[in-house]
Amino acid sequence: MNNLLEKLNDMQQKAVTTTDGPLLVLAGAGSGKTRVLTHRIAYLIEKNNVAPWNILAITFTNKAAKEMAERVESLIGEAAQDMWVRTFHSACVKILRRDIDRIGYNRSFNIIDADDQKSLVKECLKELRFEEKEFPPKAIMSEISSAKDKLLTPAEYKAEFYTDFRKGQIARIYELYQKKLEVSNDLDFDDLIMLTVRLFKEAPDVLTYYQNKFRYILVDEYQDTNKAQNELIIMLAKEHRNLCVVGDDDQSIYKFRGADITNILDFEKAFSDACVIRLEQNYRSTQNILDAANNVIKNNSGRKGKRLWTDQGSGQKINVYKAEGDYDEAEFIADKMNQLSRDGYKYSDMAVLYRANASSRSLEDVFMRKALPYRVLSGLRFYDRKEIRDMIAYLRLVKNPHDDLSFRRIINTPSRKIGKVTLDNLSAVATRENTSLLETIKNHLGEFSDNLCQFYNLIAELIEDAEKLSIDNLVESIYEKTRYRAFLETDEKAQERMENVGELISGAASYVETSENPSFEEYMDNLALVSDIDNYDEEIDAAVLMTMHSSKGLEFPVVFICGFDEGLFPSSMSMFNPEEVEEERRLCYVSITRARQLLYITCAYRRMVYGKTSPYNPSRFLDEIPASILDVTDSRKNVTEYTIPQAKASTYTPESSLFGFSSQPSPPKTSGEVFKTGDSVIHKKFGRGIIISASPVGNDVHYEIAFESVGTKNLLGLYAKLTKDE
DNA sequence: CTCAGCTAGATTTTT
DNA sequence: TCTAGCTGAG
Repeated sequence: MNNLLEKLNDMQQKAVTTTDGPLLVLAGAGSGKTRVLTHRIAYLIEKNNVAPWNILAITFTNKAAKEMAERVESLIGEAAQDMWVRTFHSACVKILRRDIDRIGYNRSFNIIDADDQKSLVKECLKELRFEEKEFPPKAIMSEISSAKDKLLTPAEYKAEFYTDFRKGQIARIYELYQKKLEVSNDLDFDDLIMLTVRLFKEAPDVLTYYQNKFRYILVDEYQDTNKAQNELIIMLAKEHRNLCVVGDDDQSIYKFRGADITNILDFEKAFSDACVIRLEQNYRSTQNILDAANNVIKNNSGRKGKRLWTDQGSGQKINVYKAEGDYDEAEFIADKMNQLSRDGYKYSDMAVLYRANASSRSLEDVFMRKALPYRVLSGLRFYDRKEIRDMIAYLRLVKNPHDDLSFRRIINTPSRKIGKVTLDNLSAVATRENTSLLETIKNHLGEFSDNLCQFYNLIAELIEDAEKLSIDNLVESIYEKTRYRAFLETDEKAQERMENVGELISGAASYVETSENPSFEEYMDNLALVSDIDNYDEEIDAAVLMTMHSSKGLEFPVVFICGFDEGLFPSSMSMFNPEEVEEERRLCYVSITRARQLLYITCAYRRMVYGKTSPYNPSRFLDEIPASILDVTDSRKNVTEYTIPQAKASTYTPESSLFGFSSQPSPPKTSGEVFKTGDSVIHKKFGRGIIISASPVGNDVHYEIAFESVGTKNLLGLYAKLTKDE
């Protein structure tokens, strides 16, 4: 039993064994937070004999939930399966699917995403005759969302802001938006939380049931909770008060999405008897890296206060490179990476972090040219891709024929020659008869154009399919019968899109395979709530490019933070507002603490932004790191023997002279084998396939491969890790 | 209804 | 500079 505690330091042990009563664990970056959470759960079950079904563990991401469940299971075995380890949203869906009828909703509600929200807002604006210029849908969406985060109903929102004319207008939009959601039985993400809170308030017996069920509650990333989520947790914990929240106020970087840092700062006000434990020993980074982070973050006010330390030595200094321009900056990073690769690092040990996605451009240009293996953790997620959203819209319409949002989305995709005029007529009739668009066609078969009737027949056929086919076959059937595949095939550039649909189908197949009791509804819930199929395959040896935000929770032996300039970071959008600068500073703290061994920070004297080149100055955050732990290289010093070319920054590579290694790409890494057309090969992820074509590209080979399961894909030999199929 | 051509706007995004 | 999204001509 004690071996559960063996590998934990004193503070971690205390966090694990303080099982009863409210507990706030302030867990600094890299301080073993996940270890504490999982061991605490194991301790509760094994040592305190708490039943697994009496435990609720809440995370923000599916990935974190999955990881936590797996790690607990490896500690205590299958008993772990009876716990609730869920994201806020999926826990709420589960609660609502059981009891939402108690507050007048239908239990078979649909979950809509940001894209649908936007269409819905646009519809509302149109109906209210508001101009999109004056009320940008995006801004309205975030206003509605933040109202819901604060648990404000349209009426309460109206009452709170009755003096503000504009907000009064927005209240009308919000009101209509909410009405439309109710009519079509849709919930948006914020509703999932807000309505659960409402359910608990209006149906006290439901609340009591869950209060008694969840005798022990754990919340991860507590600094990211919004007001509604906090309220939800506090309500649930009220009875037994065994609430353990884990977080780091210094890592709160999602204010723009509603995260309320005061939840964690005021936890001790909400629970005056709360025990507070700080985890400050860091197991990830060198002391120099931690000192950099500590010195930056100490400039923020209103912190809980923490100072990270390690017993693993000071390590190298922080390397700073002041580049001439953005391409020079990218080349410096690429050349350093190649050098480190020769020194024995893998490319996958290295990450480049930037403030905004747009910054990946110059990096990608240079990396591509130098044939440096890299991957971008893109801004666009799998389920946000148009083709995927279209397929999902068909699925949703099949599941719920009254889903007008989905209807509108795909009525003319692929083109069925049904345009605005037809649609306006149809929707006028639908409004008059107070029914959905598809239902309206059904009720007037023959009266509308052939195109509409054909569409109705198509959906009717698919609904029949849904009853007899497994989900993956249903998706395939939709793909074929809607002629979506044919539609993509006409477009040469749609190769990737077809691959994406292929992934959707194989994802559905694996859901059917792995789920104990596959159901259409559960599959659709997963689609709505699972942000991304885990396409971050760590096996591939490639450097990773991503935003600072998406780096949270990850770690790399080598980290490059680029664009360390005033106006980029802190961003020009926030640099004049002290509160927002503090959030940027937290982002800086998060970024620095991703690094284990080596940290490189780069800035540039001038950059091209929005097509214009202008001068830049190093970020204020650079000044906050003590000079004694910096190792600065300046492209404008030390290179006096060279004249600095004024115009062509992209051809300027001072580092080749500075660091004594060439800017040539590293020698080609052999992929082991070269294949020829007709060869049968095995790919780790895609399975067996036949080489259709092989053409040399630089020092690599480009293959077109027909896979048995996922269709034809284009792959590069260096990354594909193909093996011969004997 | 469709598509070419133009204009305005351009952080970060766990669900 | 890039691109999403709108507008108007065919």
